[in-house]
Amino acid sequence: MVRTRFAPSPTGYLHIGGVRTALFCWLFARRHGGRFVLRIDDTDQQRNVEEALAPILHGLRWLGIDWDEGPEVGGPYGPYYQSQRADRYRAVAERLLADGLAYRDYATPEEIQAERKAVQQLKRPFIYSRRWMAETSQQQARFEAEGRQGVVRLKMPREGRLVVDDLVRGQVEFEWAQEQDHVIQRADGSCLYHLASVVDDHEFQITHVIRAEEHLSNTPRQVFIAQGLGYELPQYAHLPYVAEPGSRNKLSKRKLAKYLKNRDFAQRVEHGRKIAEAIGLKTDPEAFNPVIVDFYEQVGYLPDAIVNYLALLGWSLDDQTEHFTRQELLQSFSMERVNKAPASFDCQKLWAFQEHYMQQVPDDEKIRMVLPYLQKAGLAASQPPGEVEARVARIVRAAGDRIKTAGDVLDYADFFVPDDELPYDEKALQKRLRQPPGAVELLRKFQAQLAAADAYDAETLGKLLHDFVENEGIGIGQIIHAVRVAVTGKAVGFGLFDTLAILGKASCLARIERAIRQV
RNA sequence: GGCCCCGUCGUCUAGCCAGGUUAGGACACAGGCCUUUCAAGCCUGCAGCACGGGUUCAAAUCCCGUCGGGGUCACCA
Repeated sequence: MVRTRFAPSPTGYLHIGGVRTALFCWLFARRHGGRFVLRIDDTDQQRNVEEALAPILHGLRWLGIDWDEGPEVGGPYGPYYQSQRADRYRAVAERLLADGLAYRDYATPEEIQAERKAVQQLKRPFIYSRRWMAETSQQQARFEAEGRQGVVRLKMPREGRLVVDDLVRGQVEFEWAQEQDHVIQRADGSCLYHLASVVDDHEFQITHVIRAEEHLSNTPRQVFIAQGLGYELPQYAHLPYVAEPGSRNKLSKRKLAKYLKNRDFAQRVEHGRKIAEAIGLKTDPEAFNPVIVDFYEQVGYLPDAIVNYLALLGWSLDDQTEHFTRQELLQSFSMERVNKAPASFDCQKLWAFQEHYMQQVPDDEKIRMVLPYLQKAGLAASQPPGEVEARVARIVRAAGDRIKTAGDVLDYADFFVPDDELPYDEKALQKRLRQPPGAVELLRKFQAQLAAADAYDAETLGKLLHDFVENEGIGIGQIIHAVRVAVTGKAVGFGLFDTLAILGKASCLARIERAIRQV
């Protein structure tokens, strides 16, 4: 039975690279009919764990990455919080001590630091002298009499090699002598990550440790612990990390300002920011940042688009297939086809997936997705009760694939503002109403036609305008743009006849009237 | 600096292990078609094997070296 785990530390946000790792773990487990476990690595957490964990759990659920065991769902190997497993780690540390694989060490951090510096000046790799190592109780007593506090360190081998068989990178070799005597337990008895991680992976019966590449160099010390304890080693798979747009550096939420210099990146952030502002969300980089998964939910992206994009960031099936349903992903994912090199995060490509998946969403589903944005923007209230939904439905149909994220419905806010509050785009007004000679007169005439129309559906209005064009002997462009600007305030939008029909006669007449006064 | 990893269009990638392809696809970009503006759609184009040596009839692919990039070196995870 394959068992994988994703082990986030409660940081308060879900990093895009983190989810990619989680996705691969999830995909791999499910692909092999196994189980996906969520473990919380909070060995060093002072802050409120629940609060810092909530966005992470929420983000995973939003993307449909569900866990078989872990927080909120429990499971046979719990607890799944490392902070609740401290006694197990301590017991294991005792065993390591008893077996001579670890030792108590009484060096102060300053003393270690001094050794390190001295060795560095000789340009030699640092290996701790073990000068404050205490292997007997007499030695311990002596150091403690000096008022020293002991930590527990791993007693790493000083010769030989380790070969790690990595599912992604193949055989990776390490020299044992290069490894440090890492601290596994503090003086206060609390244990550190490496110990905890190895113990839990074993106790949770994790068969495949799938994690980011930055853990590759941690592997020897973990193997040392596992072997010392007689554990069966898991298979390792070290995924390349997700890199910055246009570089090979690790993607970081703190470098947003730098990424904004990338045109594509800036474009997507700007798109999202407008939506977020319209619905009253914070848009500072801590809260609103494309490196954090929340961003996409807030703007109204589709989980499927993100999952598909992320799956292809470091993995591919072949030279052709781009679009995968969950089912297809689950059937075709394999570790053999994971790339070794880091992949740059490209939000424009993610956007392309978003467009694609949005086009697949049925209208009624889109309507459901879009409504909350109008409500949060305070636009839904301006309509009589019950009429909002109907109007939204018509807009969604008319806009078609122009609505690329749920938040894009706000591009049609002008359908929800009162006629006498409609804002006009100054440039559009200039170009379509003020500048062209006779534009206002034509508009006036057309307004009269509209007023006389007895049916007010798109088809009738289309015919009406075409007849008008013919009777006046003008080009269609001479009137159509002017009407659009007059009724929506903008130069762009979906089909004009749909626009007029949705607005309704009274609004159209009032808006044209008001537009003429603006000229 | 030590150790480890990585290197195919601007980006994601296929091809590499089992040498022979006009080096394929996608995003982006440019141009065109369609058109009622904007999207969408369709067509076309641009663009890549980090470099240098070998081995071979033949190298993106195998070997060696160089260069470049990155990760990691905590009483963080």
